[in-house]
Amino acid sequence: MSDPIQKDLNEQQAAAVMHGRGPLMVLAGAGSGKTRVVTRRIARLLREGVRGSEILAMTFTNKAAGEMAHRVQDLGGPFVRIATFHSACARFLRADAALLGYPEHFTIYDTYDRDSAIRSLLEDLGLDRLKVKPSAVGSTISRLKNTCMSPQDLATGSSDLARVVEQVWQPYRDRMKQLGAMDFDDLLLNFLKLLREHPDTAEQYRARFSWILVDEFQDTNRVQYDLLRELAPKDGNVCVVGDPDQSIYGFRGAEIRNILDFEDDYPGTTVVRLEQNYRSTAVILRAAETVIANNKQRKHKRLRTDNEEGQPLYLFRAAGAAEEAQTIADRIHGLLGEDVSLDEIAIFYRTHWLSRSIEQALKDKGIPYEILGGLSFFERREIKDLLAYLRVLVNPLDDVSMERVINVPTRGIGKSSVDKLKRAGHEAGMSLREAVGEPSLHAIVPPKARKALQQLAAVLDKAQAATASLGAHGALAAILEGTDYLNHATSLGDPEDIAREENIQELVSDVTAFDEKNEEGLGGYLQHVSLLTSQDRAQDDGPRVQMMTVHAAKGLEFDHVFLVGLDEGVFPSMRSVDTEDGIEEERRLMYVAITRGRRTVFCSSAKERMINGQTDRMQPSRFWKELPKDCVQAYESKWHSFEQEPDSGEAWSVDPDPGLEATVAIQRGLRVRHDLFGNGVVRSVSGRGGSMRAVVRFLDGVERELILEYAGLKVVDHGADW
DNA sequence: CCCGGTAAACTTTTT
DNA sequence: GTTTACCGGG
Repeated sequence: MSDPIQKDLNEQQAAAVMHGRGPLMVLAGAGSGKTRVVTRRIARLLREGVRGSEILAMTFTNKAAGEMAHRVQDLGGPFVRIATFHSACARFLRADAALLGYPEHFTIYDTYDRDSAIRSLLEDLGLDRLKVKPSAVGSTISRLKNTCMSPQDLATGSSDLARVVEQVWQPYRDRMKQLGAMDFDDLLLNFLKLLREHPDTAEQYRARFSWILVDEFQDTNRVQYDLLRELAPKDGNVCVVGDPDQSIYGFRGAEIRNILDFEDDYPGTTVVRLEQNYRSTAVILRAAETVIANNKQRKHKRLRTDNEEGQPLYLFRAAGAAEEAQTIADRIHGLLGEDVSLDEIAIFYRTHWLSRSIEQALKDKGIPYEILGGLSFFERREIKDLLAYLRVLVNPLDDVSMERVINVPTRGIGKSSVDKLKRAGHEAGMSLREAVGEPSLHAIVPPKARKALQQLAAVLDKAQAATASLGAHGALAAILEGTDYLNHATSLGDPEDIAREENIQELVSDVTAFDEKNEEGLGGYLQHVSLLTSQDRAQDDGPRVQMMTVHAAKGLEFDHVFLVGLDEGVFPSMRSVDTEDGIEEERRLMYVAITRGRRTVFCSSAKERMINGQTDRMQPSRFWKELPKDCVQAYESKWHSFEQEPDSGEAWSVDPDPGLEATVAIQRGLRVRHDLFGNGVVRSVSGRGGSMRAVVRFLDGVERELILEYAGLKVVDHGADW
């Protein structure tokens, strides 16, 4: 068959691709060609005359969305916009924001901004000083929103947190509206609200999107499900694709129920099961299936494969994290010798902090690697500062952003001045930005601050004018020039100066590139970047070993997979072991991790691990024991008599007194030696006793701040002339 | 108001 | 080990 759309499809895949009208649910097991089915189905619809604008396809990550759009084009289709739930809602909301009393260019707050807003709210309400953290309040509110609950549903009165949440709940909503801001959850909730309160508008959306497709359906939460029901009537042309065994986002409100009960909610649903795995060896698949079979809440599904048996899963139980890391680095080195490409190797872990020891081992062996996730480009301080300036230009109501930068770079407008100005502005019905631009309100602050405010207002006005005439990059240039921010961020005298300069340059290029490709201006740019995540910036520096959390690994596949930290209390995580549901979700995570591997899977655990500064004894994970015996084999480490790492604690635990002596002797100008970083010179010393620390400049030119008690510095000599 | 120093908390997982 | 928040002197 030469038709590219039907080429090489098995019977079930073809059924899903060719299905006509009416609800369709595709239960796609791991590695069963899900993406292929989705993209071909879209391509097929387009070929049969459906216009791209009639299709609403939603995924959970920008990466998945981009990949799908790309593959549809490869099949000869036109460009179709495939969006994440959040970006689709943001776009729709922008068009109809006025209906909800929001400005068109509302600001999207990330978790950090949200917590800033809550912190300021707690202060205003006099609820600070209770030791409730804004982030705890923020995440509780988020959880409630995602599950369509209200504070009354919390176990009432039992905790300070519950009480604070109850008191902040409504004020937070009011404040966000006043700020012209929405958090991630609001994007979904407010769009749902829009559809429900404006039936005519809802009808327009239903008429506009006659074909709806949702990927990773097992990860939808209640709000997303309700949105779908608003957009797609019971007999609508809605196609959902997912795998209940890969539902791993329960913590942010995802309900597997949505996929388990889809057939009940959409009567007459056609169900297609993709049960042929094309990805992994038979051994890997059998191991994964055996583990997941321990879950009780499952939809019946059984994966088959015609692939070869393959190598057993290697199990390695290390003495500690250092041995675990070095053994993995060692084995990767071996794989590279067998002509395996670096980017076909991936290392997965349950939490980010497990990556540290691995990172060190790879660095030592000179193996190139890349860590996905963690701090994203747009979460860096200097970038957030500049974006805050830009946000204020587009949305003058955004006090959180204005407050962030009103004294950055420091210009003599301290906290008390800001508070005064805020209050005065508030009484006059003005936002902070407006108060900054209102000279009559400046009298209440000291002369120095007054002058600074006038200058700041001038810079903002100038940047605003530049936005209109030159677009987003003009605005950024005006801010950079008016505030001297580049100089401020790159003269702190620490080693990050260079990185910050590069980041700012990159932001400039990014903004400029956006202006060249888009007509949406600064507002469009800000909305665009608000929804980007750390996964979305693919830097192409040649092939590298990929390191990421198991969550981030979903949807990806690699020839060789390393799964580290299979310790009870780490994976499954300590917080999950209390409940059956928690354990089942962790087990699904395990299933996701194993099924990423095409050829080999290597699992490791450690007998002891440093957690929160103290070394704990670890038991192997229960999932480790659930792996079938006939699929596993103990890994023979090359390290027959493993050499204890110098930094593994023995240096000072065996003989702490001499170490302490040495720390007392550390002083500025001394040449010292660190076990990991090598030789360096002490630049400054601070603190005393147990928290005494020193800034040391090492031979690689990097200055590091070290806690003397832990660092185990040794004095080399008195090379004073550095 | 700013900066340096000191102490404490911190580690799920993400749009 | 790292990062951030708070406190007190200049």
